Amino acid sequence: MKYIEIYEDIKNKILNGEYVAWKNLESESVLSQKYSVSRMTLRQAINKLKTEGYVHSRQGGNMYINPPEFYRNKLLQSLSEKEKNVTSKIISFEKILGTKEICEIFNRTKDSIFYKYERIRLIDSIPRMYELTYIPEELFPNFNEEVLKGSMLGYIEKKCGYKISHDLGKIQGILLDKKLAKYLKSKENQVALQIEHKVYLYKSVLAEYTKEIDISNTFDIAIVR
Amino acid sequence: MKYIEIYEDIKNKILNGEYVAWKNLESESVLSQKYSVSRMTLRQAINKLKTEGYVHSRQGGNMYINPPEFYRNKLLQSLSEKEKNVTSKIISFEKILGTKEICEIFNRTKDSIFYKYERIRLIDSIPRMYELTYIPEELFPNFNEEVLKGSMLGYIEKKCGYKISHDLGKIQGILLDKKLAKYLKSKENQVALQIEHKVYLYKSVLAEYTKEIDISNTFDIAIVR
DNA sequence: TGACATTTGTCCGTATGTATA
DNA sequence: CTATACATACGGACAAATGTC
Repeated sequence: MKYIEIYEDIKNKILNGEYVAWKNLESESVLSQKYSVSRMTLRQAINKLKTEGYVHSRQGGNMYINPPEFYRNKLLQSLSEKEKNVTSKIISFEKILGTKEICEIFNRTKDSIFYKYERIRLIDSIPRMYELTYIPEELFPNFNEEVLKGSMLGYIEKKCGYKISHDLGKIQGILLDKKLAKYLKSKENQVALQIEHKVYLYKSVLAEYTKEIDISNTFDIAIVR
Repeated sequence: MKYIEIYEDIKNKILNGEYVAWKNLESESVLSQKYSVSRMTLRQAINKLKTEGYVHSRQGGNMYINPPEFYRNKLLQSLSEKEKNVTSKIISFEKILGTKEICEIFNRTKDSIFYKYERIRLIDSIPRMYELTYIPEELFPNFNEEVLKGSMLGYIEKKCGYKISHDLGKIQGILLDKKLAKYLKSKENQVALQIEHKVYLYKSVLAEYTKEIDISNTFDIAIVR
């Protein structure tokens, strides 16, 4: 897939500073010659860069490189992709019979089996978020505690070969209770963000339901027109 | 622009229930014949529908209609587009000399003039959010209090003819202070969401800076892969 | 202010690749 | 294995907006 390679190449040049924020990109015709592809193929790469917030353009004008705050922090991006030195501390891990509520969320029959786990995610060894996750056993028959050391999104896509279609998020402010405060080494009644994720595969099959409590109390998001 | 018309047509059919969620769409070749356009043009319409979360597809499979929770609630969408019966109560409206902080946010010289206003946004006459907004006078020379009855985003795009490029959002949980609690007819120390918006035009010119306090304490977001 | 070259946006037709069912 | 459907790629043409002279 040529356009993906071009997309990756330009993206990397933006990330490592070869292309500088606010400056303009070469024109489409120049770039298409440089990469030896048709203009339409190049435009596909540009399109992907645009929807992910790396560049922007306007009819008649040039294409411009966006600064980092325009493309950092996407919802459907694991913590380990956003931050370095991410480690996990597993609090619980069980195979359970789904409660009525969980079965309804996953749109599955009453006797469905789920994996349920809780973990603390640390950045530079400092607790950053608490995570409670449910996944259906049927989709992940070989799931085990070992996976929890890394990224769940990576496991779904790379190890299992599933393709993620959507992530539905719900963000709310909450006050830490005693249990959470202890886990996150913070104080009771501290304000934090709770982010619910519903990660869907093709045909809207729910693959993962996660509730995160983030003590950084900040969620950045960029929307591109 | 043919593809925009096709996009609008399909979008409307999804919104009014002619196309039912979870069901599949006609194939690209059928649709392109139906609308009498080339397949590439149709794909442009489909692409827009996809990035906005209305449909999803997979190579070799069919295209499927998404349920409402996949496409509702985008950041760069005014409250009046999300909800019906939105009214505004203006608390303050002034023309000010920008403080150091505001001038820095807008990347403007120290003696720049800004409009500053506060308003309460009500849904069905019930207070929903408090809003504090700054806009540079230079970009909006004809700005006046009348505009505040409606949507600021609509004013920027429709009345002024500017094109919005990005919205950078920062979401945080906060506790209502006495003043906010009074305005929002709520209680002090109630948890709410604070959403900062930075609305950019082409070439990354900051057009609007807004701080919203939303007592619904919920922000939904859908991300499409 | 106005004319012009440049650049991105839109559209078409065709061909081939590849995953799905 | 086969037919179907979406994905990728090419090349050409014109429209529309921008920036410049």
